Amino acid sequence: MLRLSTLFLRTLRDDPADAEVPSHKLLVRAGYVRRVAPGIYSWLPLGVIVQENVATVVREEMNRIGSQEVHFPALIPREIFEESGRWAAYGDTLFRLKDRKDVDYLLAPTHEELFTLLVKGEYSSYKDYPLALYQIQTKYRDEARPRAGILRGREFVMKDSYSFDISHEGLEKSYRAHRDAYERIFSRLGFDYRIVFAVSGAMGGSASEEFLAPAPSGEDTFVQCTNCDYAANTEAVEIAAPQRHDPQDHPPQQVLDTPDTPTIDTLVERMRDLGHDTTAAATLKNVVLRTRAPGADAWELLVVGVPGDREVDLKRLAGQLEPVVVEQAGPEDLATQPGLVKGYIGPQALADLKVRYLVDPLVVEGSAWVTGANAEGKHAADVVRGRDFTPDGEIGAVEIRDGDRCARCGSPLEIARGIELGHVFQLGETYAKTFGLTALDQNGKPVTITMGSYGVGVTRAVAALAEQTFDEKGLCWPRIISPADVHLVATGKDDTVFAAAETLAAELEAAGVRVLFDDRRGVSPGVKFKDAELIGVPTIAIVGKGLADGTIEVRDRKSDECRDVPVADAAQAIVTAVRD
RNA sequence: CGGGGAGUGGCGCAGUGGUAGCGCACCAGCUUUGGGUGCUGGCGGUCGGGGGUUCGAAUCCCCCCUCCCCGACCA
Repeated sequence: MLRLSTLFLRTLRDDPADAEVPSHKLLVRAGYVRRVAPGIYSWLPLGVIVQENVATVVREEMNRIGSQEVHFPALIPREIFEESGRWAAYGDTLFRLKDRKDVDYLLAPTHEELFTLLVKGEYSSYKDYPLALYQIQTKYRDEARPRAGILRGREFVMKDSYSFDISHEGLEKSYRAHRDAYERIFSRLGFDYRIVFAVSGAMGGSASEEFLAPAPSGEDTFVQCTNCDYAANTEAVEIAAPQRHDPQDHPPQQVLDTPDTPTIDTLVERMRDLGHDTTAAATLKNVVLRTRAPGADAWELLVVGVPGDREVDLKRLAGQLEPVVVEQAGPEDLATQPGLVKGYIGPQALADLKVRYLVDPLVVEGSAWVTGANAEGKHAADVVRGRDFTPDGEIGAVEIRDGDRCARCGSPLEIARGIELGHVFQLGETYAKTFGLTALDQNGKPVTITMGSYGVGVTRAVAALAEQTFDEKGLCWPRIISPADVHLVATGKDDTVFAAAETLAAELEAAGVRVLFDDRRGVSPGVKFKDAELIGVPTIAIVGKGLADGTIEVRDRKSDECRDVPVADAAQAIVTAVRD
């Protein structure tokens, strides 16, 4: 039983000045956490309990799919990250330190290396697999800008797990098992969440999905269909392309004099003057970028074609091209290819110039465009894909807009913000290859192990749940992670009130109900009620005024519904409420 | 790294040159006991740091540091 008379807790009336998002304000005000340094927090007793409750659910579901708990150090010698290349690759985000002998160490931001090495040291036969391991551990990332309190810290607790399989089919199965486990975890924790497609990124895996909790304070932007269950983050999203046409179904292309029209706006205006009813959406904008493959030292030009009313989303491109680096081309890059006339670039000439050309899927086969004619002051109309030019490929390049159409069902998409709760990810052989994690197969031949990587932010889940459940009065926890089942308030100066409350508390505890008992003497009722609401335990029971009539009040924190229950029935009524 | 804002008791804030104050919290007493009760008296601060101007600096000048927000970044 937690007693407020002795609990290490001090609630605050005012929001902390440095807090912006609701979870941060409330977790501080209600005495769950205190800030120590940017992105670094201390957890007070109530916070520890809530965090532990989240961890318990995560453990149960990991164990249920046969994953086994291990624990790695956070302090790791440089060599291990040197071997994976991440001592250099991680950059400033890695916390680095030295021991007394001047040897380099790091505080682990994640543990792929250690999981891989551990398994390598123990297992060597195909008979040992499949295997799944996990840990719940503190991670360290020197974020450029920690923000939003607990939501993005430099020190945070994460459950990370890895699956090890000898075949891709095995990996698929392991991935599925983790995905299912994550669905159970987030459902049980009481989240409203979405599973969104993500890009697989640098690790070269084939599947990657994120679990996002929609919240205005979320820092991830994602796209969801207003009709079907399609959702993707903005880097991975696909949108419906327009109908294809027969490329021959258009008048022949014609070159037009369009002096001083290097931008889409000036071009549209000029076309109007020429008597054409051209909109920006009917023009084809060709943006010059440059790419560099990993290990290469030279940049290569890449031109991307998008409708003129759209911007190119570099982040989205980068996500798809990774590990190839992409950025805006500068004047010096353009200078290497005199055939590209700035402001008047058209795809008609790119093949001859041997410049790689990709189009957004919105530029469908058979579509006709007004675009550059590759000469100063010249544009061309009725330039048709499949007739007048053929791109080297398609890539989702345009900035997604609210109202774009779902690729699956054609309904409008909407853009929303979310908090990334978890990530499931087919890592593949990357780390197994780096560290030589293999197993002998039935024929005695070594096969490389294929891995999956799965993460849940435990401390972040606490804050995210606060974000999704708080109200104007304070926190409002789902029962499963609440620091207690019932917040029992004794109010009044009469000893009989406190005696009755003590009895009730003991009965509840005997019935297995977790009780937070406000047994403070000399604290006014208003203060106790406000504290109870701020702390956010789902059921509040009040022993006070009603005791004279032989009743105890039982109140639901969320709905505010309340009823008076005879003292004799109170324990049973609360047990029932709590077991709902 | 770019832009904006801010550093004054534990927390939230006021204080434009005269030697630091209010609210919350905390301690003592009285009061009050169903919505942060009221009154009285207390504890607690080298005003982010350094230098300068001045008889005198939280306040003016210079340099530095830190924090918050937006953006960039975030396997």
